[in-house]
Amino acid sequence: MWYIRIMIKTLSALAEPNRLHIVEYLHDGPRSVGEIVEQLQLPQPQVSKHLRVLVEAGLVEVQPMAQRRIYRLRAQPFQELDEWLESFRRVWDERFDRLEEYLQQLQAAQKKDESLQ
Amino acid sequence: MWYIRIMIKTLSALAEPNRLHIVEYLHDGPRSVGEIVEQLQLPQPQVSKHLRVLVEAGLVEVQPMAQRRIYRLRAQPFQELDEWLESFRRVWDERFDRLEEYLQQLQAAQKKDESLQ
DNA sequence: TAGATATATATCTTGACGGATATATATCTA
DNA sequence: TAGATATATATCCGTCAAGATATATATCTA
Repeated sequence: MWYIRIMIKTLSALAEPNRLHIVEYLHDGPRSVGEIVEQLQLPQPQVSKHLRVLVEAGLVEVQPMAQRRIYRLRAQPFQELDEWLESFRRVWDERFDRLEEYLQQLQAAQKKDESLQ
Repeated sequence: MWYIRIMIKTLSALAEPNRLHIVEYLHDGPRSVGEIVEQLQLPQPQVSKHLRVLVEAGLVEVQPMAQRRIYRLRAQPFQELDEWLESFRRVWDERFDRLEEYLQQLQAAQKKDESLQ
């Protein structure tokens, strides 16, 4: 599946507490590295490292401004995640849990096995 | 934030290729461990291990059926993920990228600094 | 031009996690 | 009850990524 790699990139970038906090913080609007450091109370190199991962996953982008670097969210990966969830949403609507159906198929298959012996 | 831990659990459970494949496969309906093993072509203990992680994240649940264990998706974590994305959706609708606004604030702050000297 | 400021990069260490293998447990069936 | 079937658990190993620290780079300012 072509989109699996993209999803994994997005999901693993978000699945780290500090990075998720950064994303939540950037939700309010663009911020410089220094502001993120201040907000999260983390060593600056650690923040830069996490921001690099977020950039590579396409979740944020940078805009240089003198010595500062302004980071901001990109909509695309969130929209892709949203589209992926969409396929699940459709299934809830009808019937997410098709256990009964499955168990009946299982029993039918077993009877078939028995009759073949 | 109360929901951060939940989100991290969900995201890190999904952010592993084999587990994401399992979830995609279970999307079609409930399946036994053996069927998942067959589908993913992975060693059975590895599949059981991944399923355990998925159970602990609340993404799937088990239903014993003789020697077999039938796994199926649970809707809740997906819905929670959906709700989390909802807050981002709202921001895209108006203006996701408030860079101009931010830069103006930044310039205003700098002028203020200068005038204080 | 010499600091000062802001950020990135390089390097090392450590812990967690995925993969592999062997084995235990539970249930069915002959 | 003895295997056969289905799955879980235990253990070990190797890798990778996050944290910490030091340093490099770029830009501003006096």
